Amino acid sequence: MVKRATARDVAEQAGVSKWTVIRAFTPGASITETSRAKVMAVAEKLNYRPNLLARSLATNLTHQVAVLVDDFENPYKLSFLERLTLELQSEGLVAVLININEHFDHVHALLNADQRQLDAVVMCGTAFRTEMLQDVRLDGAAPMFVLARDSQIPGVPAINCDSTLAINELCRHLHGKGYRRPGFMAGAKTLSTALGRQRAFKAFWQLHGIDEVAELAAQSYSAASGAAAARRYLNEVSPADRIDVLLCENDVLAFGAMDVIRGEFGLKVPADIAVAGFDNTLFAAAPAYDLTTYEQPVEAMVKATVSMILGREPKVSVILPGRLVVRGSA
Amino acid sequence: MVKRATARDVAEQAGVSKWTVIRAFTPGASITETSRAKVMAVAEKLNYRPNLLARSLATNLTHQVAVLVDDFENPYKLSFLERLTLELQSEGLVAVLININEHFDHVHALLNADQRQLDAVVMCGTAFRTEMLQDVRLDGAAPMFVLARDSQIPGVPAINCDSTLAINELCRHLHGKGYRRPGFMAGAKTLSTALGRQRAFKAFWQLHGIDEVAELAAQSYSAASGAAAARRYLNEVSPADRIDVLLCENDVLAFGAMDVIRGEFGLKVPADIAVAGFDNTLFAAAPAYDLTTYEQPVEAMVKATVSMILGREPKVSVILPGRLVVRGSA
DNA sequence: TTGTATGCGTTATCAA
DNA sequence: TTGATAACGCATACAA
Repeated sequence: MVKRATARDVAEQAGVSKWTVIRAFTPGASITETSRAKVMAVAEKLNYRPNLLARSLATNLTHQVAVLVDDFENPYKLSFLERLTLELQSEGLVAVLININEHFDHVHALLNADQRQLDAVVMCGTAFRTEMLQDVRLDGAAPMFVLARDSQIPGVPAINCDSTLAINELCRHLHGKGYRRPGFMAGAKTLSTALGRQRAFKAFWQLHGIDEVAELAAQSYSAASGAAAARRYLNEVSPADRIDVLLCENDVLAFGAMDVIRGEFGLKVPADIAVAGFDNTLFAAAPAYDLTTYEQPVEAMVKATVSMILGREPKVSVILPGRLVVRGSA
Repeated sequence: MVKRATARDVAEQAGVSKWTVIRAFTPGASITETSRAKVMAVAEKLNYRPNLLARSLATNLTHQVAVLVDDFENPYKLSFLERLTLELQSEGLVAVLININEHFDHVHALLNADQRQLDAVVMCGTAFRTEMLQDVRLDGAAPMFVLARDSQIPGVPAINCDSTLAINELCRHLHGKGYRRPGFMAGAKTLSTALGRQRAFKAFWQLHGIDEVAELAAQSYSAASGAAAARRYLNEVSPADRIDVLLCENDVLAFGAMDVIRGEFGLKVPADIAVAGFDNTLFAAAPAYDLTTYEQPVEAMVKATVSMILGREPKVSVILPGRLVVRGSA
């Protein structure tokens, strides 16, 4: 194994001090063109490149950002991951991907990110409970950000889609289509985002003179849970009393619900029950589902997050408007 | 902003030298229990945790692994990402996720990983051309691994699914079901993996006395490409001459193909044309597709990769058997 | 077992 | 503009 060349190696061969070598690689440093050229020639020859690790130790900046993800089953996380890595890389940063699970929780991740001196922590749609933070002491720790979820943590900005606006736009569309017996399928009950959406949903219909809103509760944000919740509802409620439109908190839930509505109960979407989702994931556009849904402003959200990380924008919570995507399912 | 406590801070308060502090945090170091306890108490009080960055500089080990991904649209990459991060984390390693795209190619990524002193580089299913490596000089660089793809790079082990075996198992199943007019849909023509699969497909049917094999070429590995390829084929070939079974190189291609077969041509799957895929992605199990496919041994592949990274296994290419998943589509 | 000196490869600061 | 000294926080090797 060949050792990597260091600034000192270059300095020796170039006949200058190692600090001159450093300067040659420091944009805007005061150095003569002759020196720089001499250094660069030797550097090229020795294949020298600055050691970013050593630089980080000296500057207290790793240019690495922890990205916490806890549910890889949700395809919409992929779009966030893609945009986020892209945006970070274009700014010279890099994402350290941390998988949150039973064996490795948020506290683990935060401590780890702290010990590795990462510059920032982005919780990418992770289910986070404020209590988890109580026993952790992050003194000079990196700034945290909650992406695609509301933050209940004081001092931690949330960058989120305006879900109230979203729900209202969705509902206005559904109401305009003539649906009058609405149902809402929520995923995890505990999350504030979920509660907010459900509240906004009920408020809309109430405002339009409809007090009866069916609530289907799924256990989690998976197609199977969505299917189970739909199955339970359709079994319990007589056909005459059924909803005529179902808004799911999530595309994936909607897929599961549609599978059951059509496949197990032989009902038509949207004729018998219209279905709408949230996220506009890849498969929402597939003819098999053709799902009416709401798209989160992924790019804007990610850009906002990265701007805050870089300190270009104040670190405050931001709510951005998304986009209604009308398709055949509702 | 509070400064983080260092070993020296702890040493001063504990009345020992900083090396004793280091020892307290070094498993198996020779230190008395009293010293360790004293150190730990102060450490706890000061909230001291070793700076992994400084440790890395001293040990030449970052415990970070670059994971290169170039196509976030393919859901099966998610399963690899999930398993890989999981496995790495359980070994004290962490994944640095690098998004390969037009603005940030493999060479960029490799240089970046090198400068950051990452311990290993895993190319996770990325489309890589050997020529790209020609002008890069990675002297003391980290070992590279190609996951879920064949490696044409000398000295770079590939950890892959046995696609010949896979194709044979799939074909045996299809043949057993009675299909005799087979078609194969390939994604990118340039990839060796793709060529290998197609060759194995043709070889199987030839061996069973069938020389006529339709070849549908998709432009890329997306549902839209799969749809376009299927559309082109169905438009060109008269109903009497049509294939009765289509094996797609990829689940996503299969989804696109099914959408067109059923939605645009009103044909039944599998009655008119059976369809099979490859990868067993999340949606393959969805009733809307119910796709017969082949599952890559993700966990085994990832474990093998991590073992090599850790030096527990010799760094050689490995081919692992997957699992046929029979569903309703074929 | 404990303390000391030295090194990892860079950056920051000051002097020349 | 250049060289030198110190510092970043820890690990290794050696001496006490």
